[in-house]
Amino acid sequence: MSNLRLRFAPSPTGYLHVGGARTALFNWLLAKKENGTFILRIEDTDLERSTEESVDAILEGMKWLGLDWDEGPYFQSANFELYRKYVNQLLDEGKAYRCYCTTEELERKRALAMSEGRKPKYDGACRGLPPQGGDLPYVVRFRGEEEGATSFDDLIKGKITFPNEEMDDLIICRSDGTPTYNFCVAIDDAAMKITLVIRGDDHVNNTPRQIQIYKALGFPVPAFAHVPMILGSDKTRLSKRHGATSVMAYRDMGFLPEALANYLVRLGWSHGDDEIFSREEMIRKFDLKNVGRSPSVFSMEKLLWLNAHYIKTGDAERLASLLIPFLAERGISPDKDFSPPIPDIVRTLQERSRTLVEMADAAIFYFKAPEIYDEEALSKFEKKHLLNVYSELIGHLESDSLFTTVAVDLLLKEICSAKGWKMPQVGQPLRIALSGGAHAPAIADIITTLGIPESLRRIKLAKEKVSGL
RNA sequence: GUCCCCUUCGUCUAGCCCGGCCCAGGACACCGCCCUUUCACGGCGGCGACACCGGUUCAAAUCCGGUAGGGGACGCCA
Repeated sequence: MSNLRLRFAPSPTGYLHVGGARTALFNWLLAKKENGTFILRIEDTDLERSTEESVDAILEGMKWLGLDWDEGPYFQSANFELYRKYVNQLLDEGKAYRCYCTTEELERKRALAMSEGRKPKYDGACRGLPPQGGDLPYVVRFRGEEEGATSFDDLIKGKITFPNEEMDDLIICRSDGTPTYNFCVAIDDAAMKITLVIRGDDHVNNTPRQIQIYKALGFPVPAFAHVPMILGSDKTRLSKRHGATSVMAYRDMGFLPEALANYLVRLGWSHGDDEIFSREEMIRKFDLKNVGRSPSVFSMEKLLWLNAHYIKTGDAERLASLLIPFLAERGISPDKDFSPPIPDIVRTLQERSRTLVEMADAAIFYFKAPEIYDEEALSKFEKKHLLNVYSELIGHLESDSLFTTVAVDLLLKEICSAKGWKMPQVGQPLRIALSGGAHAPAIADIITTLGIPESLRRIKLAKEKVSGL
């Protein structure tokens, strides 16, 4: 185990979204690569908005993506005493002070400052005040430095410097006694001996404040790496407006976890011209050096392409088990209904499905013989020709033994040359009889997957229906 | 408004640190052709970008300055 200690610290106020998932992935990847420790910490200091369902949803999302953690999950809500202790320490040392300003007052001042074109920062009204007696409600503010600058070397963005005068005295403890985010992260990251903080871009502005807190408390300052955010197609922060943002929603849309992970790792990071990364390659090749500095737009199209790739190259048995819930959604239960082996079905559909949803839709005909036929497809042939083709095939299927796709293909070719038909003249009518439509896997695949008896039954059925037209 | 960050094809990006190999490479999408028993897969080809303006230099996507545009932060949220 190396000394590298990383953490992913989501707040449980919703599901795991793709942005968070990518941050988690980057942390996880680096931990694996450097043989470090990956810690999961739930930032639930906001008791109002944190929920248990969100915690479960986040854990579920991480597990689905295969991001396991070495320590945790830790909950900040379990550390309130520790934070309290440090608040008091800072108070005693004069590095923090009580502020008696009311929310309304503060809001008024902020609005005024904004309207006058000034920076809406706290004016330090209570900075010099001695502690007030009685039970006047108060918050505790960190006494920030007024002069100089605070800077750090971001591993992704390079050196970033903030003038100290830009930062106001932030609240570290609310009037109800609970600590706030910026204070807790610093304490926890220090307590957990985090050596590198990889997090979203939106935290850049918090970093100098946190650094000041580390220093005030005498803690070593970790290294930072801020990952640019993920945008929607209109280049604004990705949100539900742009479509699904929840990791689990992607599972439900039929995406494979390896596809999402592969997509996410390439969003903002690259390794030359490589596009496809196995888990191992990702771990081996990932590095912060090649993480870009600019935000990136989420592209469903590319995700779809990757998913298609993983479906195409995936193990049929595994895909079959993943497909079952999607079949169930379509009212198909392979145990009860007529069903060819699912892996066989999957094999015929792997090259033509981008998602498990598409695959499930395309698989329906295997379980249910068509009740209606695609009229447009059918109308391309004369009724007489259709009946001829069906009769011809029924004859052969009843007498020949055909166990392989090669044998079926051969039969079709023989029929063509014997009757003087072109391949499409035989293939299409047959496809319609077997699947109901014009879009389906190869005829030979359908017949061998369906089995001769079922194929025969469907062709006879089609012949009956067509002759009744 | 103030501060911080960002800017290569429509999108993800390579190249930028260490100027010439870049009249900029790959991928997704799109278009065309080929393959073909449908739909797909696949193969081949095409379209398409260094935000802008100056400077340095024999030479700039690469270095410097400025402008414009975009994003983020500015909360008793995280």
